[in-house]
Amino acid sequence: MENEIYDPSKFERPSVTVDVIIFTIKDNSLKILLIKRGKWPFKGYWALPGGFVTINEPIEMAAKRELEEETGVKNIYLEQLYTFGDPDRDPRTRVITISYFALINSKNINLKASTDASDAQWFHAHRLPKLAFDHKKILEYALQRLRWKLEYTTVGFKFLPQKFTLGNLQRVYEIIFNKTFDKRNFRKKILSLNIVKTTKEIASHVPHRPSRLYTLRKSIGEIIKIL
Amino acid sequence: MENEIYDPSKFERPSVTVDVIIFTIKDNSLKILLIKRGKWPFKGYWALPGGFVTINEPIEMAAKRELEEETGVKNIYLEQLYTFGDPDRDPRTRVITISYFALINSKNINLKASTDASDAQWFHAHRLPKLAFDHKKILEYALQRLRWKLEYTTVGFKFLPQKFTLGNLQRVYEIIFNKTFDKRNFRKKILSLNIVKTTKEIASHVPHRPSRLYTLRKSIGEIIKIL
DNA sequence: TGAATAGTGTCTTTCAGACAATATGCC
DNA sequence: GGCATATTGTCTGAAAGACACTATTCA
Repeated sequence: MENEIYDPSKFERPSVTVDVIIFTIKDNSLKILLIKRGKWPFKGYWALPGGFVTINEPIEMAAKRELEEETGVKNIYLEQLYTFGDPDRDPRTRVITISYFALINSKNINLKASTDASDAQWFHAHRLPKLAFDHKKILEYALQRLRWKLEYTTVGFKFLPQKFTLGNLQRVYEIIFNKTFDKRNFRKKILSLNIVKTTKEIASHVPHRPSRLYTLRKSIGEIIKIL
Repeated sequence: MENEIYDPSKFERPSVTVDVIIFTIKDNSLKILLIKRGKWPFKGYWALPGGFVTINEPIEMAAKRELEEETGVKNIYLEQLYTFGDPDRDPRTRVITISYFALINSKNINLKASTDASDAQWFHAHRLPKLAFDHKKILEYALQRLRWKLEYTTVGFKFLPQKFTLGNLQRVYEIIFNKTFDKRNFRKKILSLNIVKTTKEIASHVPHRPSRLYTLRKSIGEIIKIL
């Protein structure tokens, strides 16, 4: 590139797509949104939502577009994951895909807004059907990254509403790490990190003692050891 | 992508390149290899080594190719960093670039093997000239990642020869974090992590008391808190 | 009053960090 | 013997982890 006169027609170009791994927590488990393919290749298989990056569109905007089409929601946490580009990952042509992952509070989702329910479905993150393309590999990478991010940043709070209880938060961590934490130690740690602010509100209409509500204080990007 | 009949000619495709940030440690500082551009755009500016991903080539292979062309060395540690694709980052056409970073022991480098020395030069990582394209942004991202990787993995050992002293290792960390560590605490930590193996060899022909040599025990990818 | 979760404190162990004196090979 | 780096241990403070009982709301 550096030492040649540039002539775009000289090079056959790959296609570029984005694929989005949309995580949420629902029914006490980590869920991933998949779309059933209606066409060749991998017709009938489940796949990550994705699509082409158009010629004048920032990559992240393409990912956002897919995300909004499938969930009906804007302003979702979105982060670039990794770029996969094995020459034979798509039987149609050379396709390089830039993967993103998104975290969303399931209360906010409005699936029907855009997609026929039979085509889009939430799957338990650890009980997935056969996936199209190399999407299994992409998902495994995303799961690794998700665990790391929960351990070292506050992105895990994206699974929660703006006001949440420490019990809610602990459940998020327990689901994703698939183990239990001691309630006293968990609270001690979260409170000592100074990442949450107590509100004056108390949850109500729960069939047990209600809990105080908290909000997140820290900014989301920051690296801060949580666990 | 999922719901349309595929017709490659329907979409105007971006060009896809790789750019490689090659780090080494030389003369007690962290260095980055840059190439002087001889053509428009950014003629005369310094830029990261990079080039097009050809149509049947795995992305990482393109990065390896650039790396070997510039350093004359194979089997260098190489890791995908991030994909940059702002529509106007290259004035010629839409170019999406997948960046990689490489760590290499400076003893292994053979710059002259491939490139005219006036075109390729090592720069102090914190005293860079004006860079072409968005390469400054890419480099800043790479520096962040490098620091993180040294803190949480054993990639830092890639700056060292296979057999090294604990003093060598400490110097790598001191250069990249730009601070000094207590020698006793540093050794205590490295040895307690069980990531190095002592050899029976002793460095020799140094103008002071020679040190025992160590080799790395752990695999490189693994996440393990070092500092 | 029973069900279900909220809320709270202490002890022990482990790890991080501060700190300085002696040893050795080479010239 | 002088130079330059190697090698080694203790103490202190902070944080992690184990552990169990009482409180509160609602049905």
